[in-house]
Amino acid sequence: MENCEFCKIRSKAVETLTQDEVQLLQENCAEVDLVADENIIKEGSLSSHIAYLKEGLAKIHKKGVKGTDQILKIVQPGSYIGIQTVLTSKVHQYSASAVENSKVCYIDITSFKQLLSTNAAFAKELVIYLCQDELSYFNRFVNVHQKQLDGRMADTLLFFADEINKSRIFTIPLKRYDLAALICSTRESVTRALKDLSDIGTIKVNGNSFEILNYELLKKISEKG
DNA sequence: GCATTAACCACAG
DNA sequence: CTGTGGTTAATGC
Repeated sequence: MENCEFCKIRSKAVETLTQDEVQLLQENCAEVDLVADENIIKEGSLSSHIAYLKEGLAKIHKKGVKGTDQILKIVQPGSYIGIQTVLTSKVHQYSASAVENSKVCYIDITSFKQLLSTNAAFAKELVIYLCQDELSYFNRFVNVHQKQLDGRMADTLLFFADEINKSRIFTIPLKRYDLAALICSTRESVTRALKDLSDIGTIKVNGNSFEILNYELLKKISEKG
């Protein structure tokens, strides 16, 4: 199982590695099974490793001023977690936790740095990865700040339907208060937004199970904010 | 002023 | 933990 060479979900960056380099990676990484709610990395703790999400789903979150966490994003398999601090800080600047049972590979930071400095193609792929990541934050920033609640709720429903589950019937493994932390709102408002959306017939809600009944309308609400 | 939006609070299941 | 109702502050006609 801990075989980088035959890993089914190798990143584009790892694809660029030579046989020897893959060997180096393999010797310095460990695969770990996590159950829902377990920490992957913790804000403020030593960043001796970076994580690569292999299976499952995770949330990236950061302490806010009021003590409550803000969820920055939900990440899928194939995501690197904690690379932002590789070259600078020795301490993680944010936390990540599994929101469902997941598999994570922890890669020793020293070997990772070594690969970065010896293999330009590897470094380039990571720059591309980080740029895409940043662009997604730009989008989210604008969306979260300019859209009203129902629009933001519609956004995340579409995200889970289209990008995570690729189905109009899906579940969201987050509590209401987590959804609130994700769309910058409160749990009460999340409840009401979901109620609004189901009252007008766009979605059907049953606990954490959702079904999109009127995709076009939901899309419109998401776009108009 | 009046309406809308969403947070905050309290309480119940 | 979640849903609901009342209250309240901010913002926009």
